[in-house]
Amino acid sequence: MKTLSSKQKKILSFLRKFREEKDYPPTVRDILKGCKISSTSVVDYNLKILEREGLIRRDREVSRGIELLDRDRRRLVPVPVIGYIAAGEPIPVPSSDTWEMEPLETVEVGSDLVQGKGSVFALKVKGTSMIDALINDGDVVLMQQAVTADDGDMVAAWLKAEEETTLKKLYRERDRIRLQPANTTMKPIYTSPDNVEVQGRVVGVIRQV
Amino acid sequence: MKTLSSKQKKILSFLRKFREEKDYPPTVRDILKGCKISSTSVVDYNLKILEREGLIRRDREVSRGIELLDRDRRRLVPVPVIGYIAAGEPIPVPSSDTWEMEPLETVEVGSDLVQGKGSVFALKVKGTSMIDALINDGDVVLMQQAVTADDGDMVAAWLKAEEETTLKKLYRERDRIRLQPANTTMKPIYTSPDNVEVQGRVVGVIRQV
DNA sequence: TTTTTGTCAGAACAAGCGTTCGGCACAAAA
DNA sequence: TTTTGTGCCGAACGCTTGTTCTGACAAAAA
Repeated sequence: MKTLSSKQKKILSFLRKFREEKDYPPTVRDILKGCKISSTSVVDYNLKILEREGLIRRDREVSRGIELLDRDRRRLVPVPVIGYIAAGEPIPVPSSDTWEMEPLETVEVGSDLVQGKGSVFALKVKGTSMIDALINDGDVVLMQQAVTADDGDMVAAWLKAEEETTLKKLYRERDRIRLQPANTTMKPIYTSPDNVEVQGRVVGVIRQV
Repeated sequence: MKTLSSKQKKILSFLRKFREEKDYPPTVRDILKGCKISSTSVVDYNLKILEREGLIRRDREVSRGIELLDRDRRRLVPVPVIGYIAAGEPIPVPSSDTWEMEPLETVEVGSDLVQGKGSVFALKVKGTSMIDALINDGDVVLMQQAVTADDGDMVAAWLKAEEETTLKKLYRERDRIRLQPANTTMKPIYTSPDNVEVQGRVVGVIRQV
């Protein structure tokens, strides 16, 4: 990519500034005034260069048909916090009804956190019972709905006998299930496959302090 | 606010769709075609209503001068991950040089996580030495540059004698400092004020699994 | 030197575009 | 019944705007 002339850099920054202020792109004549250029053909000339360099895209014959290509396309994905998670209660699995109802609140995360993971929901942690999974009271857990899990996945597991939900890494061993805390200083739980019901896969944890 | 006619709702959703696709607002005649309306004056008529209802803003006499007012103004804030944090090393405090250099990577967080906190940077945790702060290997810690801290703030503290960085809640007591782990089952560290150097305030933790 | 190349000025054209105006249909209110 | 208001249509006016053409000028290349 060739080096840009000062006029071209000025146009580029003007494009950004104009978009920020007005929320629509400028016309050729707006650029003329904004960059103190004396002819529309000069603007057109330099816009053609910027387009050739791949910095903008123009819709020909369309007023204000200028699109910045270097702008941030990454999205802010709203994730609904649909309930609480605490030991002693099953987690409120999202059903078609749940999606309709108003979430407690919403956390916004970068799309890289949830990309390609389908519908993701969130739960707020109540109490310190998940501390061995390095999750504290008030933390928000990003979950992906799932009933199965691979070995080593961090899952929300409902233990039928104990009537308890817990966040652990799940491993299958011969005829039992090992639930390993994320905190390596704490001991795993061993239980039978019949006693475990996977309620979701943990894809992230967010803590605001 | 009055209820909108079906034509007005159609226009509103068309405005959003058009912006999404083309990245600039439509003209009156674009709306005409897109909503199967038969006269530009009808479009103008309904746009005036939408403006009166506060749903859009129009720049008069300006082509494509339509601005959606209900659009999501929340921003995705890029936070540079400028280094690692591990016990045994001071954290790489961002200087004017550091801001220039390329970050290791970048995490995107919702602006609500860093709102009004000034410049925020991030560090990737190396090793499990922060486990008593409920922070595991690979977690990303959102930091706010600071040399002072209020009681109860979670801070990155450099312990001079121990030559170690640690993440703890800081409390001042008479003639000593108490560094309390976030994990209440673990014991606090007591040390002298001279031995502690606050390197930053923790504003959030993000874990991707 | 002459020729080429890159950049710019000014003017003009044609289509794009926001706006306005008169009129029509229909329903509710007077 | 007449009046008022809403929603719509078709056409026209006039400014806006992207594009193009001619020409100028300076620096680099021949």
